[in-house]
Amino acid sequence: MEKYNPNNLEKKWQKIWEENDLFKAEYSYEKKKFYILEMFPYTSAQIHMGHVRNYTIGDVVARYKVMNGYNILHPIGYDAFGLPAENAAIKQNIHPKDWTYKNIETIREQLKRLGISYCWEREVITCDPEYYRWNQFFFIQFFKRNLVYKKMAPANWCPFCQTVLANEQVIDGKCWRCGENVETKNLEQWFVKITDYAERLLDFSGIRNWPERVITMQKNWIGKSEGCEIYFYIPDIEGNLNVFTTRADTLFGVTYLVLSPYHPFVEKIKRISSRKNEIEKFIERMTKSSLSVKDILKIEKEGINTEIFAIHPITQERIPVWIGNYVLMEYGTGAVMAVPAHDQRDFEFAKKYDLPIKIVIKNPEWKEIPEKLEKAYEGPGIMINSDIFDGLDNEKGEEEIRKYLEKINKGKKAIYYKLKDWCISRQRYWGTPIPIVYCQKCGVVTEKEENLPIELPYEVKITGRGESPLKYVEKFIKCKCPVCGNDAERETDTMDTFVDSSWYFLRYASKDIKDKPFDKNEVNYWMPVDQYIGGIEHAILHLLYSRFFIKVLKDMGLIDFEEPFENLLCQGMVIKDGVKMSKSKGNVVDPEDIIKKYGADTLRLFILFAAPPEVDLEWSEKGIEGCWRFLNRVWRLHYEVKNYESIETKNDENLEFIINKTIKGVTEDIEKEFQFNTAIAKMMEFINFFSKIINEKSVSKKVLLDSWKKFIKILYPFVPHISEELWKDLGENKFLFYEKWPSYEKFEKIDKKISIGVQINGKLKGAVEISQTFEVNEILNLISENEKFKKFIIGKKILKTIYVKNRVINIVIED
RNA sequence: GCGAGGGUGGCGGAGAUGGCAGACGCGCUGGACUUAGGAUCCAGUGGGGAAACCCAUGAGGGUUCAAAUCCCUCCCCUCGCACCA
Repeated sequence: MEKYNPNNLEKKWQKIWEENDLFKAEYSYEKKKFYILEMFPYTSAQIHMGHVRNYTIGDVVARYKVMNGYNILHPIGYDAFGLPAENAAIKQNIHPKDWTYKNIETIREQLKRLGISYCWEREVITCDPEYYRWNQFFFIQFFKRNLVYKKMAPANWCPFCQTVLANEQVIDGKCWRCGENVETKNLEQWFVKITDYAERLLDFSGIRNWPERVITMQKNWIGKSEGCEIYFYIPDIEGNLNVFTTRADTLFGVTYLVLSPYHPFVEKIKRISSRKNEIEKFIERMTKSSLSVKDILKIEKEGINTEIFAIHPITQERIPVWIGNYVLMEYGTGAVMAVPAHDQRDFEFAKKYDLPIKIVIKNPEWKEIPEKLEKAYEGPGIMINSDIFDGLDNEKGEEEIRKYLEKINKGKKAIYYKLKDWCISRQRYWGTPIPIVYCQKCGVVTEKEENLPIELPYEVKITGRGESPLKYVEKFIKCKCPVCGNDAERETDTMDTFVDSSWYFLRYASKDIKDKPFDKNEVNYWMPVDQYIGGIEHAILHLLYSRFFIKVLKDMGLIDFEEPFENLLCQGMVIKDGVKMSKSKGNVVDPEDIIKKYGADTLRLFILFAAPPEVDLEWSEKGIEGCWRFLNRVWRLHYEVKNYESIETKNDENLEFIINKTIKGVTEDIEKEFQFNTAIAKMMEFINFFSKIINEKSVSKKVLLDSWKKFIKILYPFVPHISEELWKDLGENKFLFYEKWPSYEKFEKIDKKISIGVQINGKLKGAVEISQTFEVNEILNLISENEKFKKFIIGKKILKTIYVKNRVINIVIED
């Protein structure tokens, strides 16, 4: 017997699989397709356990589906643009491109060493001009469709590094690199109108199976609220102040208005208010505070009375206008009507500044209207103190007041979303150049499609300081205007890398395509992705942007489907000592070390066995050893099978039953939410039984061998290398990849005797062996003759007997 | 505060439709084979008890012949969202 030596054996099979083009995907209308996709890795130095988990899960699904007759697309690529490449450039003095491609080499080798069944010839590398030219192409199409625009927008700015920072690079209001306080700086930036698609993005009906929490997170992110805009006339500035509210029914309870410190009216009010100086000071204090978002939540509500008045649209009362720090400029109109009686925030503010509180909705639980409220009443009720609307149910009142306002031209129905347009500008080098040209004569124009790609220049100085490094590359900037042909300048912003990942899965589906982003037929065949697998950290941005992209592409007529990912599985993190593996925690386990020691199959098996895919997985070296032992056991048993000589055949039927039961269990566990951990447990159970029976030599060689072959087949998707080795060692010459997943149809329980639980008054007292055909009274007879149970029943009246077939019998007796 | 998901041995985790709680693995205990074993094999392993038995699924109630599973009250943990008008 050879010793199980995974390292040689795994490399051998990986080579043979590759030479035989096993995993090459070909599109074919005869076969039902299955597109299995894992989120592609970012090209940092090497892969970590999180990747191993993600890709192993995908590989099991892919191999399992192939064996079940599907035509599989299982591709991989690299998310290759992004800031870390520039940081590496600064730190290690290496060009971002060289750094990235070097990493890709490493990662590719690591993925191959794991034995994942990828179709390598469809690899996508997003920093390849042949890929990102299509980002530019889409940008131009979006521009034509009026889906991109440029506007001033605040960006995080580090005054020391002289650079723009991404949100995640701002830590507690400070620059992650130098620790300087981060300021906001207004810059002209490019936006994509994702808000145009807010309604369609809220519709998840085209999605089959996504985790509920991901859908909820996206819904919250889009944050739709339906309400009413109301216009309050301000005589002093001869203009309307618009507020947004979802509670128009409380309009008669308005006792003041509040503006955000950033509201454009603040300037006007400052000019005419008698409290100009105080207001100025207040605004300065509120807008200068470089607090992080979390701190802002903790700070107390503060405000200042402008001493300016607005006119109530119905009562014509004079309503004081305040400026308050609790009103967000980014939401609604940046101004609210305050109804302290029915909104807790307004209530707190009113209490603090001693503003009037007017009750206009009667809580049904109130016997009479209270003199004073302890807190705002935000629930439903009957309207009071509301003139002609008195007595209405508040929900009805909301509608009535809105209609009335519309009639007198003082308001209108309005829908607001939290979702903001997608800022895709990055003042960075390592990204897709935005294909825009600035011409003195023609203005802002898009580059001609035939001039794409606009390639990133290799020669560039990356310092991490100042604006986009491209600003200093003259060769890049200088160009001809695509409209008039005169000298012009290029845009130097590059695109957010989420653009790259919004459609990469379409490119996979289009093999060897050169003259367009993808082939429509092939994409329509493979798409949508049948199973997408990745981390929960992409629950919102990547998945939302991809959904958006696909909808736009559909509207452009480029594709025929509405949703990119039908089924989504978010796998849990790999944790050690209770926390996520990370460099800073110093608890990282390198997959390469584990593979060297135990081989890829052991690593795969452990990662699948230790927990169900969607929950966090606690790393355990001992657990790895357990899996290593299991595979060694399989290995040894294999040689026992080969040398086996039967003594008797009494267990033939039994073994057939057990292998069929195992196949059924494993199949169902995979089909049902990918419960690989229990599937593996069932295979371990099989091995426990199998090794017992092989020691007894109580089955015929034929049945033994037959069961063993079936077992190797179901083992294959989990640990493909060892399975393939054993398979071939049995004299089989077809690859397991091309074998059919075994069926379990024709099996029934051979053993007619089973054991059922015996309960007296619901309490378990033991078990009896019965024949499956027994009727209740036969079982009852058996029990009343049994020494163990006799004493409970003798002399007692049996009130009732409940028999759950083949499981349990409960005898209810009088006490 | 709101929303979602959880709390089961020493540990990771199993437990369709309510029906023998703790599959499988780890760890631990004992034994076999061994010069030795951290290799392998066999047996045991929720707690209490000598035993008969009794007690156990976050806590407490309830429904039921029967509850980890269903209902109510509460506690704790994790993850989202968070002054969104």
